[in-house]
Amino acid sequence: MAKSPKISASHEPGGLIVHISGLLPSLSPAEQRVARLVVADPAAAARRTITDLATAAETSEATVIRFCRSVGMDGYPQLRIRLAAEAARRVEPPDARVVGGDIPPGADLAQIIATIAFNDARAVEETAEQLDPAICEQVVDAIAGAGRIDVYGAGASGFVASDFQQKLHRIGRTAFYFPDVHTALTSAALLGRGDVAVGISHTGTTSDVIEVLEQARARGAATVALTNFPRSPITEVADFVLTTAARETTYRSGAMASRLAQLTVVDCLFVGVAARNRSRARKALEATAEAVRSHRVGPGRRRA
Amino acid sequence: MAKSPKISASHEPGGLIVHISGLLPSLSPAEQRVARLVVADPAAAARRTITDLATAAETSEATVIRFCRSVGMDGYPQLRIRLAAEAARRVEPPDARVVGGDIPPGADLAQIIATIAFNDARAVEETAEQLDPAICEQVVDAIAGAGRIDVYGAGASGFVASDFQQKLHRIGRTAFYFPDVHTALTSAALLGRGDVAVGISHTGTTSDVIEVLEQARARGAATVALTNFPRSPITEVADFVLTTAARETTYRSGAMASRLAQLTVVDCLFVGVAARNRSRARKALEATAEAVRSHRVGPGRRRA
DNA sequence: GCCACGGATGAAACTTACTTTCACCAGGCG
DNA sequence: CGCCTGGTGAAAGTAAGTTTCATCCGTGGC
Repeated sequence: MAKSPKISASHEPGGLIVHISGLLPSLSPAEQRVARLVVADPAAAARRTITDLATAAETSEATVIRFCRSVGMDGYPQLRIRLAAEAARRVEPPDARVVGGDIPPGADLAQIIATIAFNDARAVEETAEQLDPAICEQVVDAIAGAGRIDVYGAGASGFVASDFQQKLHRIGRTAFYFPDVHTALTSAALLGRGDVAVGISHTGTTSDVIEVLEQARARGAATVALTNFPRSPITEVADFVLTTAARETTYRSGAMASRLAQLTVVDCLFVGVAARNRSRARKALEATAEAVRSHRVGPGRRRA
Repeated sequence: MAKSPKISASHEPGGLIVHISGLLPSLSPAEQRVARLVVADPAAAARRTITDLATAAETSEATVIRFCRSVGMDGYPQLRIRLAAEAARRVEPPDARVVGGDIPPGADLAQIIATIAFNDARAVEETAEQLDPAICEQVVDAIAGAGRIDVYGAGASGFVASDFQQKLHRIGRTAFYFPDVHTALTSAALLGRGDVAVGISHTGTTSDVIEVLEQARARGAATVALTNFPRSPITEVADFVLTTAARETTYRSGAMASRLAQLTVVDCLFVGVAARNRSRARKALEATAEAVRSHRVGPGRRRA
C-alpha cells in the first residue's frame, strides 16, 4: 500500500508554507487548487471555514480534508491554527523605534510612545543585568536586620525614596523618608550602629543627599547609595553602591528612564527583604490591603 | 451618566493576552477560570476544542462562548486562531524567569532580580503596545490647552500622580496634586470647562479617586482615567481611558510592575505635551535645571 | 423576613463545521 | 470490452460550536 504519503509533519523547519509549496506538485489537481489558495494568503485561509475554502478552491470539503492529510495535518482545525501561527510569525518587525536617542522634533505620538517604552524597558533590563546580587544580598541583610531605615532622595529621586520608605513600612520595617533636607539631617544625626541609610541620586551629585548620607555614616549607620554613575561623589560616602543603567537622554530630562530603573532596584531590595521573613511580610501586606478595602468599590460591571 | 468612555475595544494590537488579562476582573467567576487558563498557556488553549477547554475550566461550553464574546471575539474558532497567532509571535520561553508569577519561596536574589526585571520590562512594553495613540493625542491636546490640571491618586498611584504633577509643572503647566481627599475634592469642585482632571488607580476601584473624578466631571472638566482594568468603575466617570498592561502578581503586591507601567504612560503624555510647544518647554526645563544646580557637587570630588 | 429582580450558570436543544463513507467517473490496461 | 484504480464530490454521519432556557443565587426594596 503506497497510500498515505504523510510527509514529516512534525518538523518542517522552513515553515509550514514552505513545506506546502514544496510538495505542491505531488498533490492532485483539486488539492493543488487548495494549496495555492493557502500559500497565497495563509492568514486569510486561517480565517475561513472548511466549506468556505472548498468553495473558493472550487472543490468539495472532502478534498480539503485530503489536502490537510497530504501535508501532514490531522484535520482542518489543526491546519487552521498552524496557518494562523505561521502568518503571525512572518509579520514581525515594525521597528520604527528611535533607539536610545532623543525624540525627533516631528515625531507623532505613536513614535513617542514606542521610543519611551523601548528605552524604559531597556533601562530596566540592563539595570537588572549589571546589578550585583552579592551586594544586593548584603544590603538586604542590612535592611532586614536594621533597627531603623532612613531613605533620602531629592527631586525625581525623592519619589523613589518615598516609594521605598512606604514599601518597607508596609512590611513592618521602621523606615523614614524626609522631603526636607533639614529634617533629614536631623534624622541622620540620630542614626547609629545597626541602622541603615539609603541615598538615592541619579546623577550621584546631589549635595543634599550626599551630605545627609555622610552624616549618617559618621554616626555609624550602614550607608547605601543608588545612582546611575558608579564613580560619582555619592559613592564615596556609601558602604554599598548599587547602580542603575539608564542611558538618560538629553532634553526630555526628568530622568525618566532612570527613575524606572531605580524603582526596579528598589523593588528587588523590597522583595529580598520581604523574602527574609515571608509569613510576617505576607501578614503585614494583607493587613495593609485590608485597611484600604473600604475605600474600594465593587468590580466594574460591564456596561449594558 | 456613563456615556461609554473610549476604551479602545476593537483596538488591541498590543496583544490579545494583555487585553484579556486587563479584562479579567470584570469577568464573571466562571469566565475568569477560562481566562486564566487561556492566559497561562495560549498555545495550549488554541489546540483545545471548546468542550475540552470548558472541562478544564470546570464549566460549560456556554460559558466559554460567553468568555469569547466578553473579550470581543465572534466565537470560539476566532479566539482559537487569534491565540495561535499570539502564541506564535511571542517566541522564546524565558528560561529560569518566573513569568508573571509569584516569586518562589526558595529563590535567591539573582532569581528575584531577573524575575522582577523581566516582569517590569514586559509591563512597560506591553503597556506601550496597547496604548491607543489616538486617545493619548486627545488627552495631550486637552492637557496642553488646559487652564488647570488636577492629578489624583491614592497609595502607590499617588506617587505616580505626584510625579505627573511635578513634570507638568516643570514645563510650565499649572498642575496640582493633593495627597488628601478632602483637599482634592475641594479642588475638583473649583474645576470648570477647559480644565483637566486625571485620576490614577491601578485597580480602578479606589473610591476616593473615583469620587473626586466624578466631582471634576460634574463641574465640566475633561476627565482622564489611568488604570489597568478597562472595565473598572473608574472608567465610568472618565471621558478618556488610558490603560496599563501589568499582569500584577499576587502577594508581592504594591502594584510594582503596574506602577512602572503607569509611569511610562505618564512620561508619554508628558513628552507629548512638551512637544506641543518645544521651545517653551525646553526653556522651562532649562530654567528648572538651573535652579537646582547649586545643589550639585562637581563630579569626582575628593572627600571633603 | 419576604419577594421581586437580575445576573450567572449549565443542560439540553439546535446549528454549523468537520469527517467519513461511498458511489461515480475517467482513464489505463489486459 | 470489461475490469481495475485513483480522483472526486454528494451525502451521511459525527463532532464542534452556539443558542435557548430553566434554575440558582445574591441583592435590594418593601
